[in-house]
Amino acid sequence: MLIRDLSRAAGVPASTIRYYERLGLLQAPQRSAAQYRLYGTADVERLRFIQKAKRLGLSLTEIGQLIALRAGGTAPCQQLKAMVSSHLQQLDQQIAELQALRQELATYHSNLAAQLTDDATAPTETFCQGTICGFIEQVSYDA
Amino acid sequence: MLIRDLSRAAGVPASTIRYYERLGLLQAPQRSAAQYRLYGTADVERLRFIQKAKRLGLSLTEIGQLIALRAGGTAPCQQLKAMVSSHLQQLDQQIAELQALRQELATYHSNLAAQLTDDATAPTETFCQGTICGFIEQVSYDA
DNA sequence: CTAAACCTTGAACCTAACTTCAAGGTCAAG
DNA sequence: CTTGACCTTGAAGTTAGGTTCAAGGTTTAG
Repeated sequence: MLIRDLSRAAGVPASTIRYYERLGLLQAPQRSAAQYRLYGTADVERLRFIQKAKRLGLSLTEIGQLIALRAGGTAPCQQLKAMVSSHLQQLDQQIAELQALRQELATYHSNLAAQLTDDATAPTETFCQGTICGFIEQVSYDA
Repeated sequence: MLIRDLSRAAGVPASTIRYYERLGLLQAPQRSAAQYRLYGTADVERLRFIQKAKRLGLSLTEIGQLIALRAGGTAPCQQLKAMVSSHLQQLDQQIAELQALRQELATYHSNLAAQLTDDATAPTETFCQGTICGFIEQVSYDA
């Protein structure tokens, strides 16, 4: 299988396949007489593995660690559990932050919409009082 | 005011101040005889404006657009409203995606936790059946 | 037999918002 | 009068996950 076939089979660009090989996520494949990379079905599996692990939010570095563990003869599931647990925490924090921002932004937008008409020719100057924009200058600075 | 004073007054590193100047977010300041940048209180205001706009989730590029509008004599509030509106939409989508992933990851983690004990010496091999890790290889590929 | 469509490599480029570095000038304290 | 803390510039490095490019070799269809 040439790199384009692997690319099609796994839905990953050839450039990305070569990139993964450089990162050590894929083994260096066999070569044809003309130095073309030759792949087998195990490589399709490996690429799919990487795609799935990415879907779980794992970084390429983390995926590399799992692969390395397995290559060293250890089942990487305990490690995986720790990674997933850590990602869950990060996700919770990130969601909380985004929701807080969303809430703030929504209030802010209502405020803006109530004071500004959609008419582009309206005298917004009356409302936008500030050095650059009073609506921004009202924003609190901390947090 | 020297750059370090502005830096302290606004809580922004001197390197970032020079960076903002290059981006056009801050006007080129006056210079001392030795070419040191000299700032006034308006620059403190401007930097605080930038910090506040960043708090609203605006990019430096967007902030630059607002500043440019004001410099051109137009109140940038309508533009701001559009930016905030667009960011709200993006935020909603991002939150929805993260929540879906969180849900999936939580289920996945329960599954993992139920089958793996915390005992590092446990025979995880029994459970982790797969080329690299059966738990990952079960993950669905699409979406 | 030639032109298109591949393949190879290493290096450079991309985003965003900075930070760091190198090499040099300035200024205040002791 | 020197040491150390600052200032200047332009360029390069950072992160992550790739993509694009240049220059060259190969393979295949017509």
